[in-house]
Order: sequence, then structure tokens, then C-alpha cells
Amino acid sequence: MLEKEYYPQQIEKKWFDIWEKEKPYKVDDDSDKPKYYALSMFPYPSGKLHMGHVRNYTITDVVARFKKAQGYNVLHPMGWDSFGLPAENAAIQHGANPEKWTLDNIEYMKKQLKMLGLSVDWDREVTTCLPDYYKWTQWLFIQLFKKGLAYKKTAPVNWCENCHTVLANEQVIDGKCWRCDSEVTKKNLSQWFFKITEYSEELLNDLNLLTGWGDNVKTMQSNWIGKSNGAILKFKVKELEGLEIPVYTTRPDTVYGITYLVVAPEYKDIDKLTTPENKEIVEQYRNNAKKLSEIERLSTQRVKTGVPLGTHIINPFTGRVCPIWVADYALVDYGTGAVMAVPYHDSRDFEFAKKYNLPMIQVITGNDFKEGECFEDKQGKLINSAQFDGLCAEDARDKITQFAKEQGFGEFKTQYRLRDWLISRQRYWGAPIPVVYCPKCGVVPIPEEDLPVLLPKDVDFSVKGKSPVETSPTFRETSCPVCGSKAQRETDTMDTFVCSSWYYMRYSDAKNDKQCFNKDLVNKWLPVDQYIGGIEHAILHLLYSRFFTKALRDMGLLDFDEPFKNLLTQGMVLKDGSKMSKSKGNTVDPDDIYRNYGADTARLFILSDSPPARDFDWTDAGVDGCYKFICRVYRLYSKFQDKIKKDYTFNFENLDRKDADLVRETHIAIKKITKDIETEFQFNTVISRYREFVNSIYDYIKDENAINYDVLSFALLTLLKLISPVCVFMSQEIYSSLGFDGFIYNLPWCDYDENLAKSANITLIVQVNGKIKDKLEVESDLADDNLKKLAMEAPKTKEFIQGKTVVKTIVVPNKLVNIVVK
RNA sequence: GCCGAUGUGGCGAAAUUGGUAGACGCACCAGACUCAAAAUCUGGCGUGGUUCACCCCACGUGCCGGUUCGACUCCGGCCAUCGGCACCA
Repeated sequence: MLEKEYYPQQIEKKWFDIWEKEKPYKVDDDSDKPKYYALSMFPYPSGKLHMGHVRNYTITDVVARFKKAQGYNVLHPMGWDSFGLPAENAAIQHGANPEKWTLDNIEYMKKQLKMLGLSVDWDREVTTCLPDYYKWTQWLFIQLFKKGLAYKKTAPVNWCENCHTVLANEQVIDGKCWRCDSEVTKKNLSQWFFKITEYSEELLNDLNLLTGWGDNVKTMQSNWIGKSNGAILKFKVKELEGLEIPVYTTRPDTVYGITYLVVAPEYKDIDKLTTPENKEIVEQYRNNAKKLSEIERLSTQRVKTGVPLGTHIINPFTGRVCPIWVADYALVDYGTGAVMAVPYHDSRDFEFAKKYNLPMIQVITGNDFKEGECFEDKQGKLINSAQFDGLCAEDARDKITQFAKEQGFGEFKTQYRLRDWLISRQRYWGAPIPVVYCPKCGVVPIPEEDLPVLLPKDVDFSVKGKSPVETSPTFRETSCPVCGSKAQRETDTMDTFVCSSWYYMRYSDAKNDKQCFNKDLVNKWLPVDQYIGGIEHAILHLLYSRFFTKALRDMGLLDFDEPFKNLLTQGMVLKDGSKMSKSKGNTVDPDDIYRNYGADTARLFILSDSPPARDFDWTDAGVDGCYKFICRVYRLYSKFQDKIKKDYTFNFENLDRKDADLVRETHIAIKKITKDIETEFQFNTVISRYREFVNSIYDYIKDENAINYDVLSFALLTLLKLISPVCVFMSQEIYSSLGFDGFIYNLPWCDYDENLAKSANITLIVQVNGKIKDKLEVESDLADDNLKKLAMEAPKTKEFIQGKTVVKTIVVPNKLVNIVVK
């Protein structure tokens, strides 16, 4: 029996317990239904769920339930991105154990997720910080290492002093650490990298395959990869026999305008290139450059500086001898670290040349050319360029590079901005990098049978200035797996983004203790059909995962090219116009909402108002409104629970007008709601349709004596299924109370009849010269001639066309008639 | 500077893809019920004008222009906000 009023707390608790026991969401790998993989970006177990999580997982859950109802075998898993700095910081600040801290948080948040009513198969739960998972992260590292895709090198890397670790380029935002916002400096260190650059071209090209991704994310990735086409040109050094300086340029068409050459302060041959007289000023300049922070160094505002080295290059095209300068506007890690300077046609060179009185030569001309100003036009014509004079710049770029290639001092070159992914971290709470350093054998990976390399527990978090792993008295000293002699273990751990680059594959075979996953299962379930999460991972996680997929494919571990077929980046949850955050004090605790309104209200509200991709403004009034709506729906069923017929039957042809209209409304509701979910997951309009449909039903029952209970039952039972993906607790409660067995989750989606999914009457718009003059209620599906006749005969039409000539009449079936008069 | 997204009532938004602009909701206003309040139900709600009971007219989707019988929607040119990239040669 349904209560008269709706009490979410009792009802939700009841179904929480039943679902926990009966596991209706367990997935069957062997089902012969078509598969559908719905995935949310898994959470970091920070302590408590926030509204961003609620929004993310509710969207995915509704998608999963809808697809299930449509007959798919749906995989909807959940897990924990559970390595990372906050756990370690809690350890340092409060003396907590990172593992306990993390697992406690997981336990709490897991309960919160279950209370939200997610249709998750918890038997596939993945926790990246547990050895049964990170064993396979380590195994994958070793496979990458064997393939040459994981390597160690000494390089200038990003260092965050506050977090006391190195960072990947992707984790440096505007020169600052992505986590703690403190300034990042460069350090020369030996670190582990993944060779993501090996896949630059494919990562860029395959963006075209991702038709289910938004342009915003694709452009961000494309910008990040930063492909440019140009040439390498080699310049002989006049004073040093045999030494050449290669430069990378996208403007080989301007070679005849070179007047000097610039190398970065860290350029490798800089000592050789410096004459004894210039040694002192060059040393001084380089030392100053070293002191600059990344932010200062990369600022476009800064005045360019530099000093001459004293040596010169010979331009092979002109024979011209040009001085070599060191200047920090040249970057050591892009191109070759050296730049050919063409002041007339590059604004940076122009600024520099003006400051130091270096000569300029014009080699391109065009319409907008102004004497004495930098001219960067890429479409102009060449002048002062010997046999290339008169060519348009675009052609000249190819011809000049071709010429250089034939002469042996140049070649075509494609350059990418993307750098290799730095994955080692000097921190404790991560997967240990599974290698040892042997004085005889060098870098040796741990044999597979010895995995996992467990994180040591005997560590001291209070020691400053080094990784806690290094404080373990037992971890570091070991023996070489190859020769058995004394060796040292790597104490760095992996970036957490390594763990999250393959978790969605593990869900396909989460409990496998023999392999990272079975190949058939990963090929069966992946690619992910719908991935949903925040835009903040547009580059980081999504790019790394794409790289992992391609690398694992090339190792033969799987057979697809892209991990995520469709991507929905949901907007932020705002309160009072700004992002919910603890520091602003404008957060809303999901627990409070559960307690006061129930999870169904939270689910309904977070989907209402705004489309998923846009930001969503949380308001207390909005929550109230949704709660009222849920009660309004519930009352319909509690009022008619004795009258609702499970086996309703009626013949549409024999129905009264009023009853037929409700049947039509019902078909219209199915049609529109289905369409709105299928196209772009427009849940805000789905919820509008619920309300419209409920309003129609309330209209229908106004006259209690005129109710046809077969028709009403049809409407109410349809509404119940339509609303069930969103209001999961209430719909289940009503379903069971009405005497149905099992879970409404397993009930198929509703079908509709196209002929009945439209109104019997339409409003015909009558326009004269495109302006609305009248609206007529007419039967739908009338022939054009009939509509025309009706429109012409309408009294208002006559009034407006009187004394004028009808030039033409446009009829849009079921919509309008436009009469054009003169 | 380059690239992307967005721009519609007091607010969140909708618009069958070229055909009634503002569905649905929030807020607000009025009425019913009540001793009263809450809850619930009914109705109103873009701007201006004219009459002021209802009708009618003009304007209105960031701005300017174009195409069309008809434009939030298509085309051209701008502006603003947000986001990404950027001394990348």
C-alpha cells in the first residue's frame, strides 16, 4: 500500500537495503544482447561526495538505465582514483596512515553513491591504490619499458618545491602547479618518461574519428599537440670547422632576410661557440637566465635581451656572414634550440634587432607593407631572394626547402609542441616504479612473477626534503633479478594519471588475477560508448588514455584505436553564481539533501533547469520545487492505487474525446522523452515533458466521474516507466506497491504509435505577408487545398486582403498558411 | 595574436532545425480553501502604445547589414563574456 503522502527517507532506505542484497545491477558478460558501456570519470576519494559528483553520476546513471530499458546489456561500473597527494598530505599533517585515510574515505563515499541510487555493478569496483590493481599498472609499465615507450633521461623538468616533486608539462598551468598553485621551476634531473610523442601524429589525426566529442575538447587537444610544418636548415659556423647549427623554421621563404642567429641559453654547443673575449658576458647572461622563473621567462611582455657570442654563421643561400647571439627568447626544448632571425618579417626578431641595432633585410612584399615596420604577412611575394624572386611566399617555402635539401643543408620537418610525459614522482602514495638499478646490469625491470612491488609501510612522513619511500630501511636495498648482485630499487612512484589511463579497461575484467584484463572481454566491452565527466580533464586524462589505448593496441593487448567513442563534458555546479567550493563556503552537502528531500529530489533537480554541458545553478527554491513535483506525482498513484488496472484495455476508436486526448498525450510524452534522451541527453527538457504530462493527467482527473480507468492506468503506468530512470526510488516503490514483481529497472522502455503521437487538432497560423493575423483550430492532416480554403475564408483574412491582389499562397502542412498580397 | 564555446523575459531555459518566439520551471501578482498560516488548487506574468472588461497596433532573440512570402535559426561584417594555446621560431 502506498502512503497518502510521500516519505522519501523510509522508502529510500528500504530499497537501498533490497538492492544491496539482491544486486539487480550485476552485469552478465555472456548476454547476447548488444553491449552498451556507460562510464563516469571515477572519483578521487577526497572524503565526501560533492555536487559535481552528484551531477556527473546522475547523468551517467540515467543514460545507463535508459539503455538498459532499450534492451542493451549495460556495463555501468565505478571505482576509485585513489593514489595521490591529498592522502599523503593528510599523513604529514595529521599523522594519518595514507592507506587507512583513503580506504575510510572510499567506504564513506561508496555509501553516499549507493544512497544516490546508482545502477552500478559494484562487483567490478576498481581501486587503483590496492595491490591487485597496481600490480597491473606496474606490469603495463614494464611492457611499455620493453617496447621502448618508457625510458629514463636527464632533462630540465618542472619542479614544484611545495609538493616536492616533478610534474608533467600537462600539470603546469600558467607556470604554476596544478595542485597547489605554487610557482614551478626548472631542474635538471634524471626522470622516467613515457614516449607519448611517438603517437603525436596519430593522436592528432584520430581526433577526426571522434565525432562524438565536442569541438572544444578536440581543439584543446589539437592545440596542445601543436603540429607545425616547416624546415630544418643547417648553418656552418665560420670560425669552427665542422660545427653546424641546425634551426627549425616555419618560414623558410624568408632565409634571404636572415641577419643574425639566436641560440637558447641552455644550448648544448654554447661553450664552443663563445669566443674568449665574450666568455664573461655570456656566462653572466646565462646565469641570469637560469634565475628567472618559468613565468617570467615565458612572458611575452618582457623586453627581449641577449648578448653576442662572438662567432658567426654563414648563410648558405647568400654567403652572408651573420653574428650568433644568445637570447632567452629562444627555447632549448622546442625545435633545435636555435632560431634564424629575420627581423623584417618576425615581430620578435624585429623587436630584438631594433634594440641591439642589428641590420634588417626586406625579402617579402605585399599590399599592407609599410616602410620601417615589421611585415609578417605569410601570403606576400618574394624580393631580394635571388632565383626565388617573384614567387609567392607559400610556394617559396616548399621550393626553398627543396633546394636546401638538394644542396644538403636542409630538410622538411614537422614539429610538435607535445613533449614526452614525465611520469615519475618523488612521492609516497603512488604505484612504485618496478625497476632496480644494478651496478652490473644497469636498469633492470622486476620480473613479472615478482609483481607487485609493494609500497613499503615502514616509512617516515616527517622527514623533509626527500620522498617518504626513501626513508624505508628495507625497501631500497635489494638484489638484481638478473645477476643477483646487490642492487638498488627505484624509489620514485608513478604519476596517478598512469593509474587512471587504463582503469576503464580493467572494468571489463576487474577480478582477473592472471592478466591486466582478458583480451576478448576488453574487446567486447570497449570502446566506451558514453564517457561523462568534467572538462578539466580535456587534455590530461583524456590525452593520456588515448595514448595508452594506442600503445596497448600496438602491444597486441587489445584491438581498438580510441577508448571513448562519445564524450560528454558536463558543466560545473554553481551556487550564487560561482563554483561550489569549501573556501567560498557555498557548498551544499549531498547528505543534507538526502536527509531532507531524498536522493530522487537531488537527481531530478540536478538534471532539470540546465542542459548537461552547461553550468548548473543550484538554488534552494529549485530543490523545493522538485520535491513538490515528486510529491505531486506520488499523490497521483496513492490516490488511484486501488483503481489502477495492471491489465488495462481499451479500443482507441471507441473512446470519448477526452479519453482519446489523454491517450494521445501519453504517446506524445513517450515520443518526446525518448527523443530528448537519445539526442544529446537533453534531460532538462525531458523533465519539462514529465511536468507537462503530469499536468495533463491532473487536468484529466478533474472530473472524477468521467474517468476511464483503463485509459488512466495506461497513462499512469507509462509515466511510471518514463520517470523511472530519474526517480529511481519512488518509481520502484510505486511499481511494487501496485503489485508488480521484480524491479522496474528490468521493465522495457515504452513504445509509442506514431499515428497517435500527435494531437487531433492543430492550430493553423494564418499569415498575411508573413505577419500573423489569425489562429484557427482545425483538424490535423488536412490537405493543402483545404487549409488554403480555410485560411482564405477566415473573416480576419478577408479584412486584410480586401482590395489587394493575392500574389501567392504558401502552405506548410499542419502549421500555417501565408498569403502574400500586393 | 591564434583557436573554440556562448549571447533569448526579473532568473534557469525551450523552439519539431527556415514557419505561433518565450514550452517547462523559479520568482512575483491575484483568487479559492482556512479563524489564521503552511500545504494544495485556479488564473495572470516580454516591452511600449491605444482603449483601460476582452480587442487592436508597434517593437522584441548581443549589434549592423543581406537572402527569403517568412530568420533565434541561413549568409557577410562587428561587439561582449567565458575557456584553451602562445617569445613554439
